[in-house]
Amino acid sequence: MSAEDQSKQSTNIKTLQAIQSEVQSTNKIALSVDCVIFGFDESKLKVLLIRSDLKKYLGKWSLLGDLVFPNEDLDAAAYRILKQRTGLSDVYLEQVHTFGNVSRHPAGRVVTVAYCSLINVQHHKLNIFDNELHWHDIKTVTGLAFDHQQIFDTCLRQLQKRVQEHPLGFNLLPKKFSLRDLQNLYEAILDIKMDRRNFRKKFFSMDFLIDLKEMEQDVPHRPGKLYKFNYEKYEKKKKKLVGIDF
Amino acid sequence: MSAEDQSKQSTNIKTLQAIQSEVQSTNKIALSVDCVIFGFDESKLKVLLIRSDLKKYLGKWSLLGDLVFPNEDLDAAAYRILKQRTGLSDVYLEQVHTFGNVSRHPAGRVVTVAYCSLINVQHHKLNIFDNELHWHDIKTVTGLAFDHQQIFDTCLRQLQKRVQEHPLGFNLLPKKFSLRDLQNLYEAILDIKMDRRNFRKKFFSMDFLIDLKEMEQDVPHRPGKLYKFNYEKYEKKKKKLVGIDF
DNA sequence: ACATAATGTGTTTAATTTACACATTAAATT
DNA sequence: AATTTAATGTGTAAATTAAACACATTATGT
Repeated sequence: MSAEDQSKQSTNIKTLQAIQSEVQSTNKIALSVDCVIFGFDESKLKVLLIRSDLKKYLGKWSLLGDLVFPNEDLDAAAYRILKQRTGLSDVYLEQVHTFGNVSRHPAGRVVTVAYCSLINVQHHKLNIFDNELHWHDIKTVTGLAFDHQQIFDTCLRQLQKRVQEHPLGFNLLPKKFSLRDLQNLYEAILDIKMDRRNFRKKFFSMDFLIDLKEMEQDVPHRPGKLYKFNYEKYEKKKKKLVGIDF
Repeated sequence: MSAEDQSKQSTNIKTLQAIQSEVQSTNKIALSVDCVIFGFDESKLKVLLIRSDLKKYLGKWSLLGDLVFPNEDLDAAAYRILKQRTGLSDVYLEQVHTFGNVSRHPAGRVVTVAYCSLINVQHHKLNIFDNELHWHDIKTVTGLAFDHQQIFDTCLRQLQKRVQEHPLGFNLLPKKFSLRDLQNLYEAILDIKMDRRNFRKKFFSMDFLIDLKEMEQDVPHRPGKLYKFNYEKYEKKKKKLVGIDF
C-alpha cells in the first residue's frame, strides 16, 4: 500500500460545507438552561422556584429555565434567563451538569444545562414575580416538575462539596460578619452541627479572616467581633489539593 | 385586586403546544459529544486523539466527537460515538462539562458536552483507526483543533481531582497488582513523586487492599507482593467528605 | 443586682501526615 | 559460587491537624 493510499484510507477529511450541512440539518436539538439559585436567609438554605409553565405539570414547582438562543453563548444564556425570570443580574453562575435524556421534557427533545449559584436573600431584591417566583426552604423541596428534582439534588450535592473546598460562603454574609454568622452558614449548607470552638480554631488557623476591631451592633446578646475575608491572601495561598483520600 | 386577578397576572401557564412550537422552531442547536479518553500505559498517562475532520484544522489533533442524534439519550450518544470512533464498548464514561460558546465551531453553532474516561491501554484493543486514531503522551498535547485544548485541560484537571477522591485507579491495573504498580499510576496521573513508604502506609491504613499471598512473576528485580482491591468493603465504608479545607 | 445566654480562650488527647533509615530478597554480574 | 545491584518490606520519631471537652467573660434583659 502506498503512502498516499494509506493516507486516503485512514483519514476522512470533511469539507466545512459537509459539516455545515450536518450541523444545519435535522441533527438539531432544543437546548435550555435551568438555574438552581440557592439563597441563604435567616440561617436557612433556600432555593428559588417558580410554578411550571406547562399544563402537564400544573401546580408543580420547577427551576428557572428557558431555551438558549442559537446566537447566544451558553453562559450568557444562563445569565439572561436568570435576569429574565428574577431580575437578578449581579449573581455568579456556575455550570454543574447537563441533563439529556430523550424523554425528559414532554414538549419534545430538550437538553438542559444546569447552572447553580449561592446568594444572600437579603442582598438581592427580586424584581419579577411571574409564576409565583419565591424562595422555598430546601427541606420542603420535593416532587419538582420535569426531572428538576434530580437536577436540584445534583446541584445541592455539588454545592455542599464546593462550599467545603472554596470560600463561596463569604459572598452571602454581610461585608462585616461574626464567626457565629459564618458557622450558621456552614451548618445550614452542610446540614450538620459543628463544634463552635473547633470551628473558630479552624478559621483562625487558615488566616484568611481580618479582624475589623469592631463589634456587632443591636444583637440581643453579647456582641461578637466582626471580621472580613481576605480574598487577596486567599488567592495567593490557594492550595492545590494533593492527597489521596477516599 | 381579586385573588383571581392576581393569579392571572402572576402566572403564565403555557399549553404543551405553545412550548412545542418553541422547541421545534428556530431555537434549535447542534449538540455534540467529545470524549477525552485517558489511557495508562507503561507508567505514562496518554490520551486518544484523531486528526481533525475539518479542513480548517487540517493537521491538527482533536478529541473524539460527533453530533448527538435527536432521538438519542445524551449518555448513549457518548457511548455510541466512542464505539464508532474507536471500537471501544466496555468503557465507563463520565460527563465533565459543556462548552457552548457561539463561535467555538467553524461550521456553525455546535454546543458540545465533554465526557471523560480512564482505561488501561493494554486491556482495551482499538479496532478502528480512522483519522490516525492513536494514543498521545499527555505531555505532548498542545494546540488541539477547535477549543479542544481547553476541553482537554478541563478534563485532565477533573481527572486528577477525581482520582484522589475515588478509587478510579484500580480499573487500570491488572487484577493482581503490586504496590509499585499502584504508585506508578498515581504518580503518572498526578504528575508528582510520592514517598514510597508513606504511600504504602496510606493504602494499608485505608484497608481496601487484599493480600493475595502471591508474588510478581518475571520481573527483573525482587518480586513484590500482589494485591487486589476490595470493592465491597469500599462501597460499605465510602466516606462522605466533611471538612472545610481551602 | 441578678440570671441568662452568648462570646472568647485554652488544654489534652488522638489521629494523621511527613521525613527519614535500614534490613531483606531475588536477579544480574563477576 | 560469591558478589553486586536494585528493588521490596518494615519501622520510628517528629510535626501537624483534628476532636473532645471546660471555664471565664461580657453584654442583655429581668
